[in-house]
Amino acid sequence: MKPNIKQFASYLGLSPATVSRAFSRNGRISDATRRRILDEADRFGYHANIHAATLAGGGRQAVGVFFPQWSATEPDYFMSEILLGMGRELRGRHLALESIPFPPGSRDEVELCREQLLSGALSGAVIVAGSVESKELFALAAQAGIPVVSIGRIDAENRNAVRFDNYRGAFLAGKYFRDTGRKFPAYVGGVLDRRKREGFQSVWGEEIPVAFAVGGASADHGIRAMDELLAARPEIDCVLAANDILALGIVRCAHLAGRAIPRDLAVIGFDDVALARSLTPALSSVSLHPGRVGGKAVELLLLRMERDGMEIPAEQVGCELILRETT
Amino acid sequence: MKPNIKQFASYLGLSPATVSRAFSRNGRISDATRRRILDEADRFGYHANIHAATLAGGGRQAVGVFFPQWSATEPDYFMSEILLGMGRELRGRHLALESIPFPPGSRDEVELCREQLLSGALSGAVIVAGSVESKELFALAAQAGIPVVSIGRIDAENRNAVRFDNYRGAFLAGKYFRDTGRKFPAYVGGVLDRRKREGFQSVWGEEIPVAFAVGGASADHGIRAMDELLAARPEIDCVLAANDILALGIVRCAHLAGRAIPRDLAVIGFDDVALARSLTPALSSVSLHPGRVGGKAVELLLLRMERDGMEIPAEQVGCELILRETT
DNA sequence: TTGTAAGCGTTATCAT
DNA sequence: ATGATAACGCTTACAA
Repeated sequence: MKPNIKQFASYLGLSPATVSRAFSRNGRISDATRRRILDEADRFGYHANIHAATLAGGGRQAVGVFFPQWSATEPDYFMSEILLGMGRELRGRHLALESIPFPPGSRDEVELCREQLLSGALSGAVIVAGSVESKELFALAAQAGIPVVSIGRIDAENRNAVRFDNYRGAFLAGKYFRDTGRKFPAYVGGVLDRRKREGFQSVWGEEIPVAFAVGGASADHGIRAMDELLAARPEIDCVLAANDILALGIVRCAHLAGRAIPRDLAVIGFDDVALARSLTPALSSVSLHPGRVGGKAVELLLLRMERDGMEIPAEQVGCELILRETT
Repeated sequence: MKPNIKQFASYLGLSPATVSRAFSRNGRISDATRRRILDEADRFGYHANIHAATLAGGGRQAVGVFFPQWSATEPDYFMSEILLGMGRELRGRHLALESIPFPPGSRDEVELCREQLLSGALSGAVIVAGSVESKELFALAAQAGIPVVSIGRIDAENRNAVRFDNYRGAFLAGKYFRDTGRKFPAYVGGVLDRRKREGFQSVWGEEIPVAFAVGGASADHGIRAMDELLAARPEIDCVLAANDILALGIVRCAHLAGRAIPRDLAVIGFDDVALARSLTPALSSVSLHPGRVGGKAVELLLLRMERDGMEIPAEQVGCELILRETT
C-alpha cells in the first residue's frame, strides 16, 4: 500500500540514492531534480519510513520526558507547565518531544518506560523526580549511556539536574506570615515535600511548632487536611500548602468554615501555576517558574547531548514569593 | 557502545534468531534458554533496537494524538483530561501513546506533524478538531490510509469521530437560567463555539437577544469580555461561558464589579474540568466528560485499526448540566 | 529446539 | 550530479 523508495525511484526513472538525497539537507543534487522529486513525492504519496531512515543513520532525533502521573483523572497543572516550557525551548530545533507519563507503583508501566528509554527511540531524556521509579529510570539511562537530566532531586549528586529551591521558597512564605503578624502557622503537604516543611518551620524556630497535616495533590486532600487542622488547632491563622491545588481545597474549606481570607486565615500555595492568578481570591503562591524549569532542563539536556554525555553541574531555578489576595 | 543482537548472541554462544525468540511472545524456544537469555540481557546491557525491530516486522505499535495548542504558556485543562482518558483506555494494551501538540498557524509545526503522521511511526491517530490544521491532518491521514478518528467536528461527515453535543449543552444551561427566573442572558465565547451560542440563544427565542462578547480560552479574556458586557448591558443577570477558564475570569470580574454570585449574576461554564468542583464558589458547568471522550476515541480507533481502517459511525458522548454554587 | 539466511526501507560510501 | 552497493539491527520462514 505505502510505496517505498525503490518503487518511487523507479517510477521517476531515478535511483533510490538520488531520491534519498532530495530529502536530506546536505546531499549534493541538482536543484531541478530535487524540486521534481519533492513535487512528485506528494502526488505519488511517497514518504520516507522513519524506522528505516533512523536505522540507516538519517532520521529525526527525539528527546523524551518521563514523569510520574499521580492521578488518572486529574491533570497535573504543574507538570503541564513544565511540558509547555520544554516545548517552547525545543521549537525550531528539529527535535521531537515525546512525553511519557508513568503511574508510580506499576511495574508494568515502568517496564514500558524502560523499553522506551533503551530501545534507541530517544537520543536524550528528561526525568522528573518524585517517585522511586524516577530514580530507577535515571539510573538506567545513565548506565545505558543516554544523556539524561533530571528535574528535581533524584539523588545526592549535584549534577545533571535542574533543581528547585523548595526550602527557601517555604522560608520566604513563612517569613512573610511572621512579618505580617501571624502567630499560629500550619503546613499541609506530603512526604515528597519534606524540604518545604523544614524551610517553613525554620522561620518559627523551636518554640512555635508548625501545625501539620498530610495532603496529597488534589483539592479534596486540601479540604480534608484543613478540616483536620481546624478541628485540632482552631487558633491557626496562616497556612502554607505544598502545591496550589491543595491550597485551592484549603481556601474552600476555610470558606465553608466561615473564616474570612485573608483576614482570619492567610493562605500561600506552592508552584504558582497559571491558574493561581485567575482565582477569586487570587492565590498567593511561591512561584517555582515551571515553564522556565522545563526550558532549562531542555537546555541542559541539549548541552549534554552535544558534548556526548558530559556531566554538567546542576542548575537551580530561583523561587519567588508572589503576593496576591489570599495573604 | 550499545551491543547489538549479534554481539549478544555470540557472547551467549547462541544465534541471533534464538535471542530474538526469547523476547517475542510466540517464538518457540525452551523455557530454560529463554530465562537465561532474559537474565543475561540485563547484565550484558542488551536491548532490541526499536527501529530495527519495527522495520523487520516486530516492534511495538504506537498511536498518536494531535491537538491544537492555543497557548504557549497556559496549559489546556480540557485537553489534559482528554489525554488522561486516552491513557486510561490504552493501559495494558501494549500500545504506546504519543501526544503531538501543534500551535495553530505555524506551517513549520504542521510539517512536523505531517512527518510524524506519514513516517510510519504511528499505526493509528486521534486528531482533535478546532483549527484548520486539524482538518488538514485528518485528510492527510485518511488519504495515506492511516486509521484515524477525530474528537470534535472535522467536517460534515458523520463518521470516524467522537462528537460533543455543544448545542444541547448550551440549551440546557439556557433553559436552567430561564427556569430560575433570569431575564437578561449573556454569552461569552469564540469563533469555534458557534453551536454553543446557537443552542443558548434557542432557549430565549427572537424576542430576547443574548448579549455577546468574544472570549478566547484564558481567564483574562473572560475578564475583558465581562467588563465589556457589564458596561454595555448592566442589566445582565446570567452568563454562559464557552469554557470553564473563561468562566473563571467572568466570576472574577463580577466579584471586582461588586456583583454577588449567584444572586446578582449566575454563571455556567463549559467542559466541567476537574478543577470546576474545587473552586470557591464551585463552578456550575456543562460537563462534556472529557475523560470519557478520550477513552471513547481510543476505543473507536482500536476498532478501526482491527478492522483495517473500516469506516465507523460517529459516536456522541452526552453532555450534562452540573449545578454547583455559581447558579 | 535451534541455526541459517533473506528480507524490512533507508542512508552513506564509493564509483562513475 | 547520479548510480551501485554495502551496511544498519532485527524478525521470521525454512531448514536442520
